[in-house]
Amino acid sequence: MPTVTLPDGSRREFDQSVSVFDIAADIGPGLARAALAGKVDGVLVDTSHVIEQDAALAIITSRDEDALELMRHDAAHVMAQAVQELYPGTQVTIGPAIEDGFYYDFARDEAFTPEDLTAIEKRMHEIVKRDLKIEREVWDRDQAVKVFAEIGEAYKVEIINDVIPEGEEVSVYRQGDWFDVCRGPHLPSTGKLGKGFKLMKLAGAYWRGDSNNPMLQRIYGTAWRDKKELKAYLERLEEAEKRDHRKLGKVMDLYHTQEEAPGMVFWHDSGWQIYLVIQEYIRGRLKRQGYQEIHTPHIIDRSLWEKSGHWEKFSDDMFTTESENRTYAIKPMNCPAHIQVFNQGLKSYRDLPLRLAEFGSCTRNEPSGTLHGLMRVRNFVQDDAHIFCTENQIQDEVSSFIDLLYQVYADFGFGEVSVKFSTRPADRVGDDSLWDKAEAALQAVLDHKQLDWELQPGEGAFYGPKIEFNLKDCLGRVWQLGTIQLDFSMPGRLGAHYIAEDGSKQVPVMLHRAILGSLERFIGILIEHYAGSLPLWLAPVQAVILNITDKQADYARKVEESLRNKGLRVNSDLRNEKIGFKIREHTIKHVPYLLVIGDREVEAGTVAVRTRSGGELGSMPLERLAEGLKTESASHGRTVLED
RNA sequence: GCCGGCGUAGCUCAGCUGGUAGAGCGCUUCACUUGUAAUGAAGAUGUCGGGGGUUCGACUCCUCUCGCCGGCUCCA
Repeated sequence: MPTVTLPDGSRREFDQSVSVFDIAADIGPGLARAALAGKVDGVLVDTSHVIEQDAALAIITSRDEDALELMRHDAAHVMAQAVQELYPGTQVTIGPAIEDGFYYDFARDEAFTPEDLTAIEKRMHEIVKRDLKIEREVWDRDQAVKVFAEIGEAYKVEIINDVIPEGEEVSVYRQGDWFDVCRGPHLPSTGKLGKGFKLMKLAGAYWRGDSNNPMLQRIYGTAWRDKKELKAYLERLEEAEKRDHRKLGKVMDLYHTQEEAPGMVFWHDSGWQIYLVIQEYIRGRLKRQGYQEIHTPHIIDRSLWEKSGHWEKFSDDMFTTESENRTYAIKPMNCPAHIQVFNQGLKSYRDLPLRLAEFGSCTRNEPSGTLHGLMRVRNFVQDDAHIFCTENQIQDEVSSFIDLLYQVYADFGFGEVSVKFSTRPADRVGDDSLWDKAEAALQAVLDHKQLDWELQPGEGAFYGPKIEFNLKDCLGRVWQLGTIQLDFSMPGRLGAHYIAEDGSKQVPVMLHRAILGSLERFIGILIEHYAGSLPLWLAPVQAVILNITDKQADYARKVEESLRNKGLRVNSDLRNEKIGFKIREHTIKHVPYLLVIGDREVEAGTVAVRTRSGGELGSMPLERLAEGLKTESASHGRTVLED
């Protein structure tokens, strides 16, 4: 005799167990038609799910957020069915719902072609039209293994045997002739999926995410509640693509790459300006925090990397060079070099914490398939630093680093940062007791700071646990920016020590830390975040002076010189072109301010100011403009000239 | 590195089943001297990513290779 409580608080009593669908029908035929699933005491279930005891129930319709995940998962099933109908002999593996859509991994000798995607999508629409009833069945485990083995679905057999925990029931969902092992829940029928889906791309993916396993063919799709939502999503994607730093890098003439130097950047004047501004900014920040700035060699004998442990772990990814029977590695990271600087001269506990910073050039032979614009390159510069300290100083140092990091991010206009805490990996150096201590210390700071963080077990560096600070790009990809890593091992391995208060010789603790990560990647993220319209203080060209006719050329040159002398990055465009043409050109390049000079401005000793977003600020005297720009720049864009 | 796709002028791209290349923008020259997102005319664009092969003949077909793009794995 279950009593069911609905979201509005009303109760319904039934004299026997009832399905979610029955309850929906009891409420009204419209709801019965719209019902996609139920939520019983907070758990999503099929509409066929039978309620036997008192429960809270919400009927899920397409209006609910929860519906999307169901639909996406169903889209994956419908796709798998379509694929198996069209390409017999193809094995299905797994196909989950993901952000914005779904995918399914297939095992098939022949490669799918882009044309196949069209055919599959067409068949999916047919299956939706067939409106096949989706039914849940619970199978005996051995029976399930037997059936799937018989029809040649080796991957499904592996899933039943290895992935579904003993004791959990093996549920199979059937739609028409097609069935799949799946935990569910699912929609009541394929017709409920509607038309708001589209297959997006083909990709390779390793079985169970392990590169030792065979590679499967993954088909990605996107799925939404209706066609309108789908269209909106596709438009969003298009907009995001316009922000791509590789495109904007070209338009704004920031850098280029070429075949002869894969994964390396040729910075042009404009791009390098951004680079230098960022570097100067960080330099100033670190100075105020008591860091020393050093600079270490790019090429160091292999023996040092053997001692540090990097050679053993990363030699495949290191560039080397030979000379006079010695092998050198092109520096893939800075820490061993920084320890060499620390090791010069005998250190006292009074010297700690010692903070050594370097704009450290790193060169790593990243696998060819991983290179990506400025985001993943083979040669990059880290805003790197290593803090040598005592165990007692760890918390203070980590804590003030995190404060600094958030201040810096705020200056760059980044508010949303996700924090990840990564603990000991399987492949590591150092005793577990050290790891216990290191992990506890970092976690203590995180908790103390009351940061919202996510645990990544086993994702730490080989020498210590780390906190990572990540940002999402315009296409939803997550990139790592800052990091702080606690290292109890490397200083000892490389012979670092100091004399403690009691006269004993002690090994310092080392903190590896970076705020921006790689300057290259950071600039890529900045470009995408601002869609090219960098804040004034970062803009490579802050203003362009445009004359209307040749008559104003002399005055324009004077204005340019005067603004330059005030430390502003300005150019002039004195070409014999229409003013509209010049404005268009520099607007496309995202120059923050366009200064137009005609006869009126020459006469009044002013410039007419226009912003890249089309705002007309009218004419103003040079002095006032210069002052306004300086204020805007110094405030990191928090106050702008327009205000 | 692995799977799939792509590589044609400085850029964005077209080029059917093999007959040695085309558009727009940009560039050069000339005219125009212009008031807030494209003035007009004329001209030149090129080892069709690179090597090898098939063919009377290859941008087109085959093969190797390099790079780029989308994923996967990796990321000190």
